[in-house]
Amino acid sequence: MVEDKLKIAAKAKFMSYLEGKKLRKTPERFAILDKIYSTNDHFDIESLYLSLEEDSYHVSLATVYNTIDLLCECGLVRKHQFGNQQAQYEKVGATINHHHLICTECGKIKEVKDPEFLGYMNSKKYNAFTISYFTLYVYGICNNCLRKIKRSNASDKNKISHIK
Amino acid sequence: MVEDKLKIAAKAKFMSYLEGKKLRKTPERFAILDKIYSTNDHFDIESLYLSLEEDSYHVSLATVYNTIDLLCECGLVRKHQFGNQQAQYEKVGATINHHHLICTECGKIKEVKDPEFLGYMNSKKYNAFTISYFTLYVYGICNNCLRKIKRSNASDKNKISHIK
DNA sequence: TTTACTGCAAATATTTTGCAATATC
DNA sequence: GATATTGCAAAATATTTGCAGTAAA
Repeated sequence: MVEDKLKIAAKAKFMSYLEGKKLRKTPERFAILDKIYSTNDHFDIESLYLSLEEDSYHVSLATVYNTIDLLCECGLVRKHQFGNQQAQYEKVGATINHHHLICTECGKIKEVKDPEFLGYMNSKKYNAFTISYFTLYVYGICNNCLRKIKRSNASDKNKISHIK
Repeated sequence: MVEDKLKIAAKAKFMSYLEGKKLRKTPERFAILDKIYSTNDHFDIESLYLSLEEDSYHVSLATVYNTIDLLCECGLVRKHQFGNQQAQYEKVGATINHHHLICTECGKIKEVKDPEFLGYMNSKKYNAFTISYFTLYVYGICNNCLRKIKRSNASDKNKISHIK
């Protein structure tokens, strides 16, 4: 399975990162990495914590925060803050070349693959700055919400024309 | 002055937004808008609040939060969450076509104008989604930090070769 | 006059920190 | 055995909420 290969590669990368920094390879750290690389969705700390609890694997919240930081630092996990309070995370893997469509009405986030964009960005250079990665957030209104808005506008108009 | 024109236009837009939504035109709301459109930098709620206090203009934090929300909704202010806890904001104005270079070492944020990018993005369409705007965050390492890292790597090497 | 808005303080939510116990190296 | 890491609880931080008083329409 492609999934498994990715996970194995991630573990290897994490391992050599920890070794390089002379940090310890605790079971908690690898359990968290494993969990993250077993799902495809965005997640927040709370839901990651709960999903580990569901597997009867207990780690403290502090450890989840600590481990996520390490994973972000070594490039295995990406942090997002889409506008709400809690940070969202996602594994860095096959879907590296995608951006996020964020509906400003309902807050839903949709991922969109766009390999062309990656090519476009790779040609870019910035003064006095070495790029490691980038994230594009596209804000707008999803069709679902657009329909709702149109409907409510229409009924507003009816109301007004009635009053007049 | 270009600056003043932008501010006047912003006030007019806010006014008609408030009227359209049947919200009240309170002095607090316009004082906050005025303050925001008098500066060019990113800011957070706390610093906006303090900068109003410095002018001996007191508004409660709750009102600042409330007003910023309105300004975001009507497209006069943009909210960013660059990875730290508190949200950053910026006025939407002349510099609409820029992105943000974020140094993952020191956290400093640099704005970069890139009109070409705007053109590229305007040609983009996404399924079942109506774009209102987008933000590109470019993460990497600024030259300042790069130099520091290189220096410390070099001294690490020296240390090791000494020990050996 | 009506009721939306403000200010304040308390509540909530998220993340960070201190410290004793534990487990890795 | 030395010390980095964990878990827990408390602290810190950022934002939201409830409510009584005030002011815009």
